[in-house]
Amino acid sequence: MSPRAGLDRNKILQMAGELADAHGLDNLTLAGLAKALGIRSSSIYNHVEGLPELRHQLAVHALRQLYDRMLHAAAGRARDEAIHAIGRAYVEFAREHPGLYEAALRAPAPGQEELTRISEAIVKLLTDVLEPYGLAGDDAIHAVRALRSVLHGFASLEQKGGFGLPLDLDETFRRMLDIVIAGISRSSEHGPDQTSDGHDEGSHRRIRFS
Amino acid sequence: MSPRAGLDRNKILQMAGELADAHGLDNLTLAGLAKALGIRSSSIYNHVEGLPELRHQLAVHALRQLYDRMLHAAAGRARDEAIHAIGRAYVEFAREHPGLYEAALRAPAPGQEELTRISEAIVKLLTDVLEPYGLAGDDAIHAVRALRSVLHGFASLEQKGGFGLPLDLDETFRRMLDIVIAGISRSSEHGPDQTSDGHDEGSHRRIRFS
DNA sequence: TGACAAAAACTAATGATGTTAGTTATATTA
DNA sequence: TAATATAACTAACATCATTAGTTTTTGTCA
Repeated sequence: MSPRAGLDRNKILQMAGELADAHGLDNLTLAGLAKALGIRSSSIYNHVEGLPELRHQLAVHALRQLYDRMLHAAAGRARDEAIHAIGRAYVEFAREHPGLYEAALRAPAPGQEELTRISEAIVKLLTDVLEPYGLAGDDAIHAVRALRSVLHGFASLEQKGGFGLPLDLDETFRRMLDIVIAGISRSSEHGPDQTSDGHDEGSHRRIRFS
Repeated sequence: MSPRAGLDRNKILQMAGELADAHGLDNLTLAGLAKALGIRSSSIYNHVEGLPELRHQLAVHALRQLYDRMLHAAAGRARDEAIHAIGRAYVEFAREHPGLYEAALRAPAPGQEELTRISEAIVKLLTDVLEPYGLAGDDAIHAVRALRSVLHGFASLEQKGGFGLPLDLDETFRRMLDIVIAGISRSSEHGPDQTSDGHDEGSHRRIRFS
């Protein structure tokens, strides 16, 4: 029946992602994955080191997709519009791929550079989008953290069924983003402008891992 | 050595919580728990139905503690001060008890009334604290959702080590709360006052599971 | 005080899973 | 076509959750 299934790491991650989305990341097992792929579970070790490694690879796979979606959403937009588009992309990804989102946001083991790198790219994207608001130094970092907290908090609670009432969740999300945007604008208006000087294109654009 | 260890459900949950805090909820096993308690793992079934039930009980245990902390923090305070106190209590609990917090926030299986009840109590607490801001109907629900998103998003990201920079996290958290408070105040000032009428003590105080 | 009943611990066994070691079969390529 | 790399396999083991049945302890009541 299957003396060579023709699998590779990508097909395995693909199927693993589908299973995680369908049944939850916690229910993703090598045994179940192997069955879905039509092979024996020990054969998976030809492509992936083991279950922890599979979950790590899945996290990278997922975070990359999430970043891509945010990046595309931000293309050609600026300011409030860009933030809303990124936010929409974020929650849509979490809704469509609950298992992948869960994998992406699980605590990364120390020394997983790949995940760190993508995380930093996401932070840089948010930092760039916030730049027109004229935030300086620490203010920018605080703002990016706030944005990330709101995105993850909402997506995570929604995924867990934490919001019980039928009231429109998209409306909640839009308002929440508007609140954060208003707060950011306010703080950039009369806060002390500590560090930035208008045309330092090089240094103030360095990646910040908020 | 131990023909009667003198255990009960509470002592078991206590130890389970300590293990979860120390090694992560995912690494909490019946085998490890039994070893820590000095009994055989099958003996745990005299007190708890099995691993899923243990995790559920732990979630209830944890959410109850979290609620208590929030409640005590809110006592004797109002408005901004109350919100900051509740927020502080929330993140402190997540920091001190990462395993318990994780357990409390895991997706509840359908039909787990106990968890739902405590969740509703938390929502009611937040609703009450937001009441002085004069939010009406849907506005109040959106506001509570925003607050919960911020609390959980921040606590969760911090727990996962999602914030890389050394910049003071407490400062970030304070600012974030101020932003949300400002947004809530703003929306209550000129938003359409749809439903509430000043002295309907009964109906507008009913529990809302936001 | 002493027997009985409830329950808390135990032993033993089973099935699922992750993992490793060693084997076979297939595809690629020299 | 022969040789090599590799993708799959079988077999085996450790760990874990779980169930069934047994022993032991504790508390209660005659």
